[in-house]
Amino acid sequence: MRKMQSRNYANEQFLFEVCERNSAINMISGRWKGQIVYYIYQGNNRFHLLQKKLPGISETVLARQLKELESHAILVKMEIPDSIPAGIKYVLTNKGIDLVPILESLCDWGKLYAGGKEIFVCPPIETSALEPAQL
Amino acid sequence: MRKMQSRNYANEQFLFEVCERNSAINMISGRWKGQIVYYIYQGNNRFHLLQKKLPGISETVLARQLKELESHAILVKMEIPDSIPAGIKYVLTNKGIDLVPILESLCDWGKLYAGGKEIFVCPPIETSALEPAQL
DNA sequence: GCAATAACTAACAAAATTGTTAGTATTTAA
DNA sequence: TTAAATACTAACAATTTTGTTAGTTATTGC
Repeated sequence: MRKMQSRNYANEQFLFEVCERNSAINMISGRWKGQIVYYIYQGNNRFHLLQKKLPGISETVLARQLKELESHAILVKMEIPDSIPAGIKYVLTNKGIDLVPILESLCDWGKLYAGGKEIFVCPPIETSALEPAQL
Repeated sequence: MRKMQSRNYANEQFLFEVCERNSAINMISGRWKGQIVYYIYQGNNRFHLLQKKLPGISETVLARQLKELESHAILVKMEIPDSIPAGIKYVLTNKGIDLVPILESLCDWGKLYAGGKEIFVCPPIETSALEPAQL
């Protein structure tokens, strides 16, 4: 249970108020969340399919992550009508689908620098290199 | 200290191997990290400037977050030469600067849906709505 | 009727993250 | 010389997140 009287909670709320970026990061930063969103996007939209894709996850943990994603309206739980056995599927909302390209750009960014791209500090512009006429 | 023999650690490693997206999310998901990167980007590049911007953070916590960002090569710590008092500044690397537009798109995404944009599930295409000729 | 599958939940324990307290070293300004 | 500012660290405590154990309900296949 979240403790509302803690400094931890107050700091979180402060950041949420400073910028939506902080709540957005919060929504995607659970252990399995990015991967779950991506797998559902790919069509692995049932509980047992996600379990197959994520061998280390337990049922409890998967259910919890899904519930949190649902609480942020990134996905919804839907009953599959007339299915035998009557099942449940997880479907991304427009909000969830809009997240996918952002997750992809995070992926590209990670790959680029993990793949050996040189990391450096951008050197400051030498003012002496500028034409006097431009100043 | 990280416990290497835990299921928690094994699951994290598994996700890091599945996709760089998961390590990327991990790099930005500390409590203050996104905001710190953004403030440094804006020129608040000294320890005490960041403290001023983040009233709830303690020195210990700020130092820790900065060290973690440094360990992921998102920023570097630099001595300011010939400065009185001799100070230290934090500078984004090219990796850190490349992160900024991604953080901005997360921000936009958060704002859009926090701002009241309707959230829905994309309805499946009705096949009966298609012209027979198109099939 | 019995085991297997699908989709869960509650209560608890382990581990990780975040925050607190008390200290360090250096420089500057009064 | 004393206090204030800058930039930290180590050890510990509080809180949160993640994982475990042991259940539930409903249906299918044998």
